[in-house]
Amino acid sequence: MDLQHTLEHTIKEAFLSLYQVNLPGVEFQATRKDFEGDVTVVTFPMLRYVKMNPEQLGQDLGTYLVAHIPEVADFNVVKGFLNLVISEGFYLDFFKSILNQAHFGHREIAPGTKAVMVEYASPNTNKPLHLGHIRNVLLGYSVAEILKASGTKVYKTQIINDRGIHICKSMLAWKKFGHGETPEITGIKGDKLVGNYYVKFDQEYKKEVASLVEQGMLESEAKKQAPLLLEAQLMLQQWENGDEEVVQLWKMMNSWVYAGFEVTYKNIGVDFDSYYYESDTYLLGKDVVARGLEMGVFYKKEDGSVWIDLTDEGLDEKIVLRSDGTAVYMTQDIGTAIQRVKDFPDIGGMVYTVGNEQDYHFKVLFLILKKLGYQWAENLFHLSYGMVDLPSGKMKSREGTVVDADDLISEMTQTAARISEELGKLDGYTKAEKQELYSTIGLGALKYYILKVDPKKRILFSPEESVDFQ
RNA sequence: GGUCGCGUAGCUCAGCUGGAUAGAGCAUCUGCCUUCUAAGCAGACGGUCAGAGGUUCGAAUCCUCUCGCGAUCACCA
Repeated sequence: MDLQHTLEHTIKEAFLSLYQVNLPGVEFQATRKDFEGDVTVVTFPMLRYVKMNPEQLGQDLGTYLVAHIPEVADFNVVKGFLNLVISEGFYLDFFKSILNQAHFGHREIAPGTKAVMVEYASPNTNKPLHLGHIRNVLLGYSVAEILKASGTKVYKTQIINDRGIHICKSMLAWKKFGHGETPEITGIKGDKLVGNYYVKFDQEYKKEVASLVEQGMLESEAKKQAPLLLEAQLMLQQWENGDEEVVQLWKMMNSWVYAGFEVTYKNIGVDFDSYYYESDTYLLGKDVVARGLEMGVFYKKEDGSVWIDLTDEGLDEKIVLRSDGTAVYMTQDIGTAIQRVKDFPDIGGMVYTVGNEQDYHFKVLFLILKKLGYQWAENLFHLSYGMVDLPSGKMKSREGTVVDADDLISEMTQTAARISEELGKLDGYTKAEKQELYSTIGLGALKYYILKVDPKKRILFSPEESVDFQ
């Protein structure tokens, strides 16, 4: 029994014997530094049960506690606050017991407890990681490590968005304008190289739209009719049909990107236990929708599309299957969640680290999974975080207005090096030792800068002011 | 327009399930260097907790409304 329970128990006992009153609960708080004592009992709420002034009540209780609990050495009363002085012996024993624990600060995983899967990163394979991803990754990884330290088994995972029209855009641009460039030939990091072609696509596409508009087409129409876009859409169809050439190109360019991502993750200092690829999961979930239809969780409209009605929960109706029978984002996420529990049967809950623009999506997803009757659906958490914006507005990869993750990390290291050099504090160290310290300091500053902010709040990152090294 | 989130010192942010005088860092100001770099040390200044009501013995914290900022309301992901 710890001290707080002993105190609570004894205070209730005191109420019975002194005033013949049954006290439902006791409120404790740490004593403020400017007052003498260690633990404070707030007596204000007790005045409801005994009609007396708070000072007198404090005196009565303090006297009783000192007489009955050896760890309580002394007390004083300030208004409705009873400050208790705890004996030094108690703290000595307390710290000894902590030091005696085999895994200080890292609890053993209790047998039979459920695991938690934590998802973070979730990048697209058409562009390099940026500052927004850094926030995502740091939040998700931190939560995973905190869960681990608290004695929970954790699976760190990510879902990689490796298919779709945006992927085809960079593929098409490489095919048309790339002249066979590879990371090996150019010396450019794979994810950067692919990202360059994503930008290239957008530039060429905009040119096409402009020229169509010049020829008299409406802008909205030109955006749909630009040859590059039509070609990208065709490529997506070919990919879905398993066209060998397209699939080959897709595999090659994605492998460049993965190699690049690995370097970035390693530099940030995060890792994963498993990977999920959207190309594997994007068709999942349809069978679950069929089952949900039978269960009456979903309903079908005349056109064949399948919906869920969440108006009772204060939400809207949401589509879970298109009228042509194909999956939407929601279908896929339902299927992926279920698949994960199949892959790791000890999962008892999941944490999704995803930006707050998807708050509604996850609210709906979790509700659907609950309605489908999955036990683990009770323990789903959307670790939602605010966007990282620049003074100029949102970061946009297509327009090149992003703070690149690799660039930022190396800048941080350089700044750490510059400051340390100026101070001359590392004069006795070897070059390798210095380099390691610089990256530790630089990365530490970056991590603190990001993690100190409430995840819910958006961060305005101003490159000029940059990260505070203080 | 509906829904969700945010609004605390000049700036960047803490403030846990309501508790005592709202806290840090940076910036500013005042003292400290003939020897381990002053990007240091010691101190000071700085707040209508967006605004107005309400609940409570007690509100930055809970409730309602208003204002400002952001997100979201697709057979996109």
